[in-house]
Amino acid sequence: MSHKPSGQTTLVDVAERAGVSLATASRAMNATYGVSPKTRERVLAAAEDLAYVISPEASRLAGGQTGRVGLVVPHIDRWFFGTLVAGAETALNAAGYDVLLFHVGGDDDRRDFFQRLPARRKIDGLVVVGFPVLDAERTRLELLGVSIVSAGGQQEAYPYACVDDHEAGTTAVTHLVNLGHRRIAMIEAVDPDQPGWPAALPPRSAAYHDALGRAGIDPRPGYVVTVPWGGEAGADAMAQLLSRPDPPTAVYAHSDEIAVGAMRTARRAGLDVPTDISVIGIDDHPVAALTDLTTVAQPVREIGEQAAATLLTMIDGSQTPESTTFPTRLVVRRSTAPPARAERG
Amino acid sequence: MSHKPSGQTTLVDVAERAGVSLATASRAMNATYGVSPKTRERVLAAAEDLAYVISPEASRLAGGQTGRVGLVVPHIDRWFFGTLVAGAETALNAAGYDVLLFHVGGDDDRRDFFQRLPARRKIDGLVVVGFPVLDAERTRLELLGVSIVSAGGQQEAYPYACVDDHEAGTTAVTHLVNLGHRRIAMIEAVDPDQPGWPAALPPRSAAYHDALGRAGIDPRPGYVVTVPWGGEAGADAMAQLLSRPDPPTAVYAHSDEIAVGAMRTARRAGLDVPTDISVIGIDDHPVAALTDLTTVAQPVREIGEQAAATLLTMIDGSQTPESTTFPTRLVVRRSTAPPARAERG
DNA sequence: TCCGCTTTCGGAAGCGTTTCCAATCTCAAC
DNA sequence: GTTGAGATTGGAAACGCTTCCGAAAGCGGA
Repeated sequence: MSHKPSGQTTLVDVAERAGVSLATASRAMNATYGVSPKTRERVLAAAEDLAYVISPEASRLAGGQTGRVGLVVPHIDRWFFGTLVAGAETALNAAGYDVLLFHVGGDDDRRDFFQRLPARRKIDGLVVVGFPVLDAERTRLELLGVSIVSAGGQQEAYPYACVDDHEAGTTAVTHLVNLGHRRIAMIEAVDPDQPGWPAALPPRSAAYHDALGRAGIDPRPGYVVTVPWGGEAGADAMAQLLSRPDPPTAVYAHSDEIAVGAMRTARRAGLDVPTDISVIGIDDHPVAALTDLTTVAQPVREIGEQAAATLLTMIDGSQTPESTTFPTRLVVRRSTAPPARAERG
Repeated sequence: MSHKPSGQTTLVDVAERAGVSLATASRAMNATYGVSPKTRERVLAAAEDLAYVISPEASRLAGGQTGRVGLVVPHIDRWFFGTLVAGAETALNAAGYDVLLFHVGGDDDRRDFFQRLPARRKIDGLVVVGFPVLDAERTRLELLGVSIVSAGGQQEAYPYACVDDHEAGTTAVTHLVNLGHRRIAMIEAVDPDQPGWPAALPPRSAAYHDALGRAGIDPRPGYVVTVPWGGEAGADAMAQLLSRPDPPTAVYAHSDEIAVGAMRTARRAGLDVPTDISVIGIDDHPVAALTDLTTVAQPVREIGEQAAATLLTMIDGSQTPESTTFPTRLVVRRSTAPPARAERG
């Protein structure tokens, strides 16, 4: 017995009005096959007249799929994630899927998400946005029993869409090297909320060491400072770097936010960017353009779209999913320049 | 007949294992009432053993509510919206609701959203994030038949959570006036994607005129420039302002992004901020801290949380919903200062 | 005109819950 | 030892849809 009668018009009403059976009405609304065009039209018209809206719950109960895809995101309030989500949402929406958002900001949220698995039985697929999944978490995710893709981070465990972080880092550092810098420091970011990062971000760090090595530049102790993600931390890191007896002439930051923070510190210290010190970031965050920051751009929105597209092919099982790696692009602005003469060599 | 048998364990299995009827099992899983504690425990244990997960579809079909709340957001990739969403998501999640994300970036998306109403029958409530709803759209929204709240924008049509934009603007402009400025310009933002803005943002603009009037400062022609939302536009606007014969000594921007763009233009033009020209924004976007921008902060995250909380009270119908207006706060940094002597008066 | 094949359609089962209602049980008070 | 009120339980209908299966209808060819 219905207890909260929806009062909505149901498919039965539509069928009745169209003078057909419930079964036929259903077929007419969905498949194009098994119903005569004439009948189909009649049903559609009836549905239109009655402003009929299918009940997803009932449809799904009977049918199987949920028509929903989950997006797990840490820090939806950050540009990178928001943009990725926007891209994914667009693609998913176009394919008729609804998007269920799971925000796993802090450590607790995250643990809770993987432990409780609130997404269970609610989605047909999952996009893990921008963070590496630990092995233990992966095991839990299997319980969802749905396809999974990773967006914005290489992740061998799942098909992915992302950029090559090592390449991006190499581009950045090499730009500095080509400009003539030899005293190049790195501000390395870790996300304290992401247990996986420390082990997973290295590409951006490895690129630094590799590029310097290739250029025949010996690593200087103290030239790598590790900070939690964020602009303020970048500012602090720069302060540390500048207080050295041999301050760098160029700084490679793992992200634009960090780089902008670093520039603030440099300026407050009376240094001119890029005359006295060059700074380069990664991402091409909108703030980079506004602060004339040279950076390595990655097509975040497209990554999101591609991740969604990949997931869709997995869901309908038509093709074997393929991971995609997008190219990055050096965007030279006004935060990098050759080192001052005195500093060279 | 089931065609895609889920293979999942159902409540029937649980009931069987616990040695009770389906009805009792259901009661045990939900209400605390109508089942003996002993039985209840047995059922819970059985569920645990079988790793049972309720089927939301079935539950909702039979029960009524969907357990989902929709979030309609333009520009999820922008800090303001992302942060608001993060706040709302947190509150909703805590209350056991899932979040369905609807991204209505462009004009097309928006029209589509209100026309097709993809949220129909999928949610128990809706949060409209950060944009005014047109009358025609409001009519459509009624078809959803669910509670609606507005977050981040006063909107008499629905209960809301936001700040008083007029007050925020007043705070900003008054700060400039108190510093001694008389040649104060405004960069006014409109969102080309939001048909409602032009008519709805005025509080931030009205505040400018009111505050100047109160200070006995006559409006100068050309001191108000209107641009589409965004940093680059802010930069252009500033260029326009600086090319005047009587350039302003202070600029009030509708948002921090615009303000940052404006500062870039000023600096490129060889002006020092704040010595030569003061700039103030609104929002306290993270970039403001990184660029030493003075601004008027609004508690975006809390607004999101409050909006969600309000919606929840509407959904359970326990209380009459109350709108909330949050206070704003002047954050003085290094982009504002008294005008240079020569410019005064 | 009749046959057999294809297409279109209707009946009905089943998806996994919730809740109504009535049956059963418990237990204290008579 | 009864009786009745209240607590606990089970049976069964209903939620709105999809799809299986077989019946009816339409069609060309012999």
